[in-house]
Amino acid sequence: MRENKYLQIYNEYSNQIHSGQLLPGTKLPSESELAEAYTTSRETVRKALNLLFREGYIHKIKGRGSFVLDMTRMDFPVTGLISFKEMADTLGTASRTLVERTIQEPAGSAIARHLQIPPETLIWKVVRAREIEGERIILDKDYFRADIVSFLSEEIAEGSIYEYLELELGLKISYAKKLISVEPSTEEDHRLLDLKNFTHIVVVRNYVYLENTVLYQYTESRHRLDKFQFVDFARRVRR
Amino acid sequence: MRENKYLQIYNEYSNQIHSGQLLPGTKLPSESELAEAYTTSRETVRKALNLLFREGYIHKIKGRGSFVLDMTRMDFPVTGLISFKEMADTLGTASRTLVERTIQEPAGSAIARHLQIPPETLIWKVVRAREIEGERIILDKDYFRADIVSFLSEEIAEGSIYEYLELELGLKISYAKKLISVEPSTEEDHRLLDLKNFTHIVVVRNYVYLENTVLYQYTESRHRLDKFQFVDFARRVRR
DNA sequence: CAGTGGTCTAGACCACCCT
DNA sequence: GGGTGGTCTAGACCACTGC
Repeated sequence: MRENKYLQIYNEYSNQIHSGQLLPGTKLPSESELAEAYTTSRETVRKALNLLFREGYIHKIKGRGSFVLDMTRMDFPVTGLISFKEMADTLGTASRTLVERTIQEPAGSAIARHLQIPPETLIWKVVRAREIEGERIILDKDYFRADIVSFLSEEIAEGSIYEYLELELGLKISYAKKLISVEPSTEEDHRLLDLKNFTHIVVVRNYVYLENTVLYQYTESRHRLDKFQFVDFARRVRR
Repeated sequence: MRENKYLQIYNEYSNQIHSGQLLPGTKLPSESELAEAYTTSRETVRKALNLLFREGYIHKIKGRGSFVLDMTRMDFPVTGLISFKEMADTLGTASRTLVERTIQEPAGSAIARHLQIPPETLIWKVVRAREIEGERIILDKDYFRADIVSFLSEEIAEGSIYEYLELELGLKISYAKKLISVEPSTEEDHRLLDLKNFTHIVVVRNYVYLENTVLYQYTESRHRLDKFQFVDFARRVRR
């Protein structure tokens, strides 16, 4: 058994729902039936179904059963910011990443406050502009603690820094907090983005924590007003 | 046993963490110890701990234990829009709700599209302006299917419509989807809000579904740019 | 190595829904 | 009353961390 049993059940159903093999409204087999079908226990089936529920694939009603929800109206991803890559992929449009800068320097007071470190601590700073359909509409400014991320390069910044950190460096990300607000655009925004004459810009601040609860990354993602969209999907928690 | 055992454990710990009795970094007793202490099974303890984990109270590391996280840096609520009432409460400032309109009328094409109903369907429309510190900064436009919410009044609209629906009408809300974007402000925005000379406005569209997956409510919450803030807290899901 | 959390089992009783 | 999901139990084995 390479994969956890409950993940196997989860994957089979999430794939079938995504691909449209299971239509919205379809009633899933009961938990007991699923347990028998997968030769497992009901609690393991419930683990899979609860995952499907939390991710917005299905819907459970006590006494009635579990039913497939309509994902097509959910706009991917079900929750969270539509990232640059996802946005480009979804739109199927030409997109480019322009690395403006990749340097190591002392944090300085502003970044030090965000990362909760002394201002003289060394950090990696990566500034990237995101271009979609010929327009630079997102400015990503990433800051990493250099004592945790020892090396970065322009090549890495052009690809997925995220994959580099997780796969190459083996950093285990535990959780992240996002703060979204709208602020006056700066001179830098106008210089690096095609801002038209928008006076404001959407700022998404992202604080990323490792498994040992260390805050090691702060990202400021600055989006042109007219191209910003955020989706939030919330299950009702009864307590 | 009035309350579920796992909720009891969850509540005791979430309260202690909130109140500061348990400081960040504190190691919780092991799952086996907790099971013994609460005279319950380990799986039940795990249910409580997983809730605490998902809500951002604690942090679990395989082989080491569970640890209290620093909630103070999380800004309440841990995830979601800072609602009008929470905002006012947190700021401890004077706030008012001004009900502009409470009427029943046919949906019309735009609202019909949002609610996925025929345009001639009757709906309740409630328009409210939210005033904080003497400034009207949020415009809430709620639309309810009249075949589900049979009656509304200005008195109800002045209080919490939400409580009326859940407690009085017994409507069971299952899930909701939010879409956040920034759009040009309308003439209505300027008429009903103190918009200064902002040309744009943050629009939060909220689609609310009942337990039977019926979309029964659509809310458009229009926030003045400079007063908008959204918090998103995400656990990393390993798969 | 002992201790920890992650997965899994094979039962049980309950609350709820529909007919 | 029969079927469903929600809770709970008392075990078991595993993978991972620390000493």
